[in-house]
Amino acid sequence: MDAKIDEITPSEWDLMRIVWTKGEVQTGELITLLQRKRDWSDSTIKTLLGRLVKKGLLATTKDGRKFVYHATVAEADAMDETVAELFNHLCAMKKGATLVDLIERTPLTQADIAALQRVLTEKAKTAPTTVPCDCLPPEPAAGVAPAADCEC
Amino acid sequence: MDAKIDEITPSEWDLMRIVWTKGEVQTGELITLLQRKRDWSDSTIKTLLGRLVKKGLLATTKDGRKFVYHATVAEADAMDETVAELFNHLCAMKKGATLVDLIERTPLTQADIAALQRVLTEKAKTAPTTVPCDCLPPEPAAGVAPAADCEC
DNA sequence: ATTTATCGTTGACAGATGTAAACGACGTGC
DNA sequence: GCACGTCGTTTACATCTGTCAACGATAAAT
Repeated sequence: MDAKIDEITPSEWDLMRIVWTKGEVQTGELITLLQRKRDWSDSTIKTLLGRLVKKGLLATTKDGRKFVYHATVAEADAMDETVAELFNHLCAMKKGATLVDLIERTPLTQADIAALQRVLTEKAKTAPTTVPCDCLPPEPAAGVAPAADCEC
Repeated sequence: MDAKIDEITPSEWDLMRIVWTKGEVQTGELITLLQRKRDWSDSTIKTLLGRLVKKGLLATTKDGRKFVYHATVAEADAMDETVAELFNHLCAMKKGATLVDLIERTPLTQADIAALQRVLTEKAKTAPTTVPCDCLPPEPAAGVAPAADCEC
């Protein structure tokens, strides 16, 4: 059973980030760390932990009789999947503008910027001049205009 | 009362995209269009419409006694907000890599790429060499090392 | 061995979301 | 005028999420 990466709720992200960063954590440590940021009761955190295990995003190893939690998916994969999933819901025609906005707001390192520029340069070689809007489902009609009526 | 842009559910995005694209729609037309893509009953769509109005994301104007729906927020704003919101949950240190992945997967036009390159060039002028991980809450301790133990 | 601090598991409950049937009001065609 | 289709509203219900209290088991401390 693979974990469904794209079903991480906002609250769960908070837990996962700690697990990913520390590699392994025990309940107590996790609770201590999380409560510095979130005003959650111990119970709440334990419930979230349980749900994450049930979802297959966390696995446990026994250290004596305590559990040690560790992630079953890589943080980078989870991030990529989640972000890609969100982008699927958006108008294809406007993704470029959204990316511009996103990059403007996101703190990036020189290395990040260099990597992005490399990818863009590569992409420019085969990029089209237009990407059509995909917000309206295709009409089943036969001889009608495809989707040119989209002003999106 | 402003609409809470970042509370658009996946299903609601499908409706909103049609409204944004057409500018204005009546229930019937919207149902017809949506059912080409989604296997939803009329009722389901009407429920979603009602909820979107309640959330303040759609407003109505009466055309005779029918309602004409139109969005109260711009699609670009909704996209920007939603994506930015998601990024807030992610490790600051890994956002760059995520953006690389995202850009690789996203179809972009030559113009989009050019715009992105412009932004990046500008950003490069003041970009730092590192962006620290912000996954672990700050320790309350006084004389301890800040956050250098983060291997994220 | 007895108390105490920890842990993992259960059960709960309100609110959000996905999905849909049913009802009542109104305008239109015949 | 009456039947019919269209609309908006109400009600319903299962599942998911956010939050927690309470319980029972076990390990550590005394």
